[in-house]
Amino acid sequence: MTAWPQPFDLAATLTCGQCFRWKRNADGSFSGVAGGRMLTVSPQSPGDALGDPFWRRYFDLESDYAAICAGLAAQSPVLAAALAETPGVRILRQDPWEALCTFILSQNNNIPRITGIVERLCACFGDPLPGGGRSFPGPERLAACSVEDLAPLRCGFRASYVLDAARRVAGGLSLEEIGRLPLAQAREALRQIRGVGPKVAECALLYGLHRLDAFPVDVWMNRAMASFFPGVQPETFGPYAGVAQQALFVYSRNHPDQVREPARRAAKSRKR
DNA sequence: GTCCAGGTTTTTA
DNA sequence: TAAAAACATGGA
Repeated sequence: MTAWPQPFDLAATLTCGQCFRWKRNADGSFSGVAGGRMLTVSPQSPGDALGDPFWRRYFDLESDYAAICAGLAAQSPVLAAALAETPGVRILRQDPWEALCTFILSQNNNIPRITGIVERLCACFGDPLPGGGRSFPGPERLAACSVEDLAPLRCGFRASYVLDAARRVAGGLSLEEIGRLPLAQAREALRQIRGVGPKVAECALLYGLHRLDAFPVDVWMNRAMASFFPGVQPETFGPYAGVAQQALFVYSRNHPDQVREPARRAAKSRKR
């Protein structure tokens, strides 16, 4: 069995909300598809599969998370506690298009349903793979679709957003080039896509383009920041803010009692 | 029936 | 300019 770098927690990495194409099998192993490859890997002995250079890169095993996390933990006791809770969570190097597309689908949605939509997306439009499963459909494939074609996904109003993104990327918009821009410019470029706001742009940068300085803020992060870092700007976390974000996201969801309740909406007045 | 979900866009005040 | 409503869908 091949050794793998520590810290690395396969299960936590795959279930922390950064990806939507991995499933836990009955025996505890995980199966998923990335880069047109199907993989089944066990948390007990990930080394068997992770000798492959593609998967080592995908799981970001070449980066020194011990150093990154030590630097973050030194900044704040709260960060230290959050990082200690799930040591070994890595920021996957997902395909840029897949990350953009899946996080467009994530908006105002919950993780189990997002997973289901992505599953149907791949079942309907992905290519069959040798080891079973299907690839994530490329932008060219989806650019050829209409909103009606996407009806089986049951992704609601997000269908037109996915199509706008697909058409732009298929038409030559380079996500890789956006990933090399200064953060502010990269955000602005991504937000030209319909359905891509601050949160989705940040997720595309962090999870698809491996910009570890990106810092997605969703409802859970809003609670975490308000509770633990009132008034603090995410930029102060530094070049690895995204790693801090992932730890705080997991911590917040694991301890809903410790984060402030979301603001209650005022009584609503009817709707048609 | 109501609320919520890893939000964004559109409308209204 | 800022706040509220609308947007589809499905589970709790």
